[in-house]
Amino acid sequence: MNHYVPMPQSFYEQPTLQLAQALLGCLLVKETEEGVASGYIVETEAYMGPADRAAHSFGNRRTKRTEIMFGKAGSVYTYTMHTHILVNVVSSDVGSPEAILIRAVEPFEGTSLMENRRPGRSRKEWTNGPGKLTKALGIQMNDYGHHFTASPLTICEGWEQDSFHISSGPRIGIENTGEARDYPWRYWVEGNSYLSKMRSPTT
DNA sequence: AGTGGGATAGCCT
DNA sequence: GGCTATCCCACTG
Repeated sequence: MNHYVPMPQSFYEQPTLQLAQALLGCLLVKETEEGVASGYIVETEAYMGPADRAAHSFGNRRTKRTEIMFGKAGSVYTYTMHTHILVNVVSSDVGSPEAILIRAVEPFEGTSLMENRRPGRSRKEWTNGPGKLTKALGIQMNDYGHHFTASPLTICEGWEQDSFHISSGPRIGIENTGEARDYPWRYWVEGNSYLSKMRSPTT
């Protein structure tokens, strides 16, 4: 029985851009009363804190919502966007509000649960976007403020880091944020078929 | 490309 | 209490 091994605290204490890449291939695991669902992280986006116009914490904006971004690396930052919930990994030192958005995962365990939570969708459509994967895995707003080293929401060892290639490019959904829009702070597992939709090649 | 959806939080009265 | 923005999604055509 090969069981889930949560990444240690030290894993989360590497620099944000490095952590955003290190998270690729890790398993995102959510336990609920219905059972366990998990998927391999295949796409992430870094948000670089006070200097990043696209980040919620731009200009050190500190509110009830962003408060956790100022907390310990490895904390869970959930956020609602209309009907959708997005999940982020807090990074950097306490007081330095940086975070990484998990944009897509590849289903692993609990696929029948995911299917029930994403009725009528093809397998690919279960988790190939930040709002979709939270629904498929059962991630809720009450996961806010927990830590990824402890149940019910954990990040665990997954694929070997040398078993895939990492690509990077501009982030998504932040068209109106000035020069920050072009920073290549989105990372993904090259060629994976569960990535979120790629937009605007615009060469 | 445009747009409706309908969940928060923040910021103003 | 009302307005507005938000690190999206799915549906139109």
